[in-house]
Amino acid sequence: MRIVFMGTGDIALPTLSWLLREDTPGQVEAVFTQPDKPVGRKQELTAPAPKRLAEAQQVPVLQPISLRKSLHDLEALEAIHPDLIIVIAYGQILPQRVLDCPSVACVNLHASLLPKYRGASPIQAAIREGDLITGITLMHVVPQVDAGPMLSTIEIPISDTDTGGTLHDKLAQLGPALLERDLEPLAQSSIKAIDQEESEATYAPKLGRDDGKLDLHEPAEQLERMIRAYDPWPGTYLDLEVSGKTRKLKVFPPTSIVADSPGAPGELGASASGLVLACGDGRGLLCHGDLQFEGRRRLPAVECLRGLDQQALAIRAI
RNA sequence: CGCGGGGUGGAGCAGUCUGGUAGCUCGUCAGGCUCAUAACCUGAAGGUCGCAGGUUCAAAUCCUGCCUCCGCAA
Repeated sequence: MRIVFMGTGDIALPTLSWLLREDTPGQVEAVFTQPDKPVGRKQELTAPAPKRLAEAQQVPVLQPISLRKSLHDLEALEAIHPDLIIVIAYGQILPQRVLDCPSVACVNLHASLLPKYRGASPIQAAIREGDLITGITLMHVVPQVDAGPMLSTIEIPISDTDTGGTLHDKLAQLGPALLERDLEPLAQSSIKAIDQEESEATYAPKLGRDDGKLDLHEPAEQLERMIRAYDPWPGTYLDLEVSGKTRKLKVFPPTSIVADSPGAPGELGASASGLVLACGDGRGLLCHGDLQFEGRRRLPAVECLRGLDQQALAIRAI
């Protein structure tokens, strides 16, 4: 079976790695991934992780800017004559011509239990909403994002210490497990696809830094989950008013909910073990993980607070 | 030339604008108090103020160049 793999994000790595093994059904004929992009303060051109993995195994890599617009790349894909296209965190919406290309199917692995959390941030959404379980879903690709008929799923529990990062890694490992179980049946078209219940669909759009701003009018529980969900991306922060200036303070997990609130929502206090935020429900959120002021180094909360109490103490979140 | 903030005893910071004996919160060490302690009290050690030039009677502080850490943007 001739397989074309399309993926850009790190979450695709374990699955690609599995597909590249000798003892798995099918042969990866090509890897499609997004073009190299400038990254970091120095804007160094960086290759997506799947590209490096594929190149290491002499698998052809194609990096079209857009499959919707580039006829040349479409033809290159069709020339491969794939039986199966497997898409994970590719980052492009595929045109119908790509979906029609393989003889068996064009399928996508998505990091949620569809139809919940369609879109680019399903992992963060599941933690943020307080779900107890999540998983990955294998489904057909259709023109609407993440809306295709579902083929199979694997579920896992979300623990109360999971962060976006830890859950991401766990879900990434499920890719190989699911394919191990379902790739053969899929190739033989012996899996019956189930349509998604449209009325239950929710969306988890791509997150940016601004989405990580903590609103202390929200209840402590909500904030605790958001801080876990958004670590390491996009991170969470407070805008603080320190000595009349606005400074951004990044907050890293873990945090825990405490009964004593340092004051009205938005006010801050220091305790022996960290920074306490007064939340909207009258409770406090103790930040005992790391804190980081903009322009400063990331530090354990207790150390970060040391330099703070000598500044004028009118500190509150805005 | 993308924008911006830092580098001050072991840690985190103030002091820099308005040059003039280096300060705070901790940590460390010694002693005291205590049934006891991460609590409290007393004392001590520990700093070429990122590097290199320049200005000045005098530079952490002003000027120039460099190294380096970080926030935003991508």
